[in-house]
Amino acid sequence: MQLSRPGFGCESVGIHVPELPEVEVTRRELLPKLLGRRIAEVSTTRKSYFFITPPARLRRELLGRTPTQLTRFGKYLLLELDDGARLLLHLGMTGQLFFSGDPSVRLLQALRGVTLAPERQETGFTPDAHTHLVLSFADAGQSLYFRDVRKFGKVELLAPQQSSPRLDKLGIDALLAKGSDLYAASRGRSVATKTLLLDQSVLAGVGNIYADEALFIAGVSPVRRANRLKPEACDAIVAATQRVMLRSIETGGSSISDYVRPDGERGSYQDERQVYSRTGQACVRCGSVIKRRVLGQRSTHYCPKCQAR
DNA sequence: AGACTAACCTGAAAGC
DNA sequence: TGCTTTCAGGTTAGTC
Repeated sequence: MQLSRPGFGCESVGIHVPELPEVEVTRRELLPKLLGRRIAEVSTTRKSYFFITPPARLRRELLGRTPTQLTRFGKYLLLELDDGARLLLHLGMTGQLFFSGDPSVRLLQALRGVTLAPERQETGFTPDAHTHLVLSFADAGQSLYFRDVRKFGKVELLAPQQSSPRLDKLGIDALLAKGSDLYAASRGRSVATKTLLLDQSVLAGVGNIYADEALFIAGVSPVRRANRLKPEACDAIVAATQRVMLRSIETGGSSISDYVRPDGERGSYQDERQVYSRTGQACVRCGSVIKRRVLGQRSTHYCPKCQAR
């Protein structure tokens, strides 16, 4: 999704709804910055829909902990701590995770019209009302910020050995799946193929944008009933899903969910996007008009000719 | 169990 | 110009 920000000194700003690739790139970027650094200060906004674990408990129990690992399951991130507890993070739709000192932090400041005191301009970030969790580390005074305007994101602290229903019900990670996994899951399912792809208990990590792109590449109609899919179609869908996701990770273009390009250059995804949000435009393959319809409360974009079945 | 829908939330964009 | 409505989307909870 690309939003125009006329007030900013460049043409456009790429803002991505975080799906698997964005979460994975975020993980890779944050990993080396977080490991082995003790949490010296924790601040939060007040109790809200955003916090599965009450913020007061987060402030109390995260203090003094040291991250030992950062892993990803589907669109979830799991920050493992030195006492065996785990912090589960989900970016929802508008979640942004960033570390002080990142270029995007300063650009975010610019977007919001915030001017920092000179001594804070290099590494500082002033949390606003949408910055719900800040972990400040002992050395170098740097911090991890979790900002989320719409609060569809989630934070949950799991005690050592505590399981998470949210994680437990995830299906196989979309990057690790095989066509046979999708085929098996599609049996007995009369829902549209697009709906099945978005089901996190089937393939974890697929969101609306990549689902549309993958089905276009695979040449499968989004409305085709899942239980009518043949094994070959499932192979093609999974291969296409992985292709678009790996490509996105590889370019790192839109990378971190709030990634903002200083020169106004568009994120790579926008350039490679073939159907998503291209309603009414010509199909890049056959020239037909790209259609849009709503499936499972999600806008779905497809080429009626290339995806006839 | 599977299918379907409303709700959560905010800000940009469109409509009037 | 300014107010109102619509829309976007990941996930959960609730109903049928």
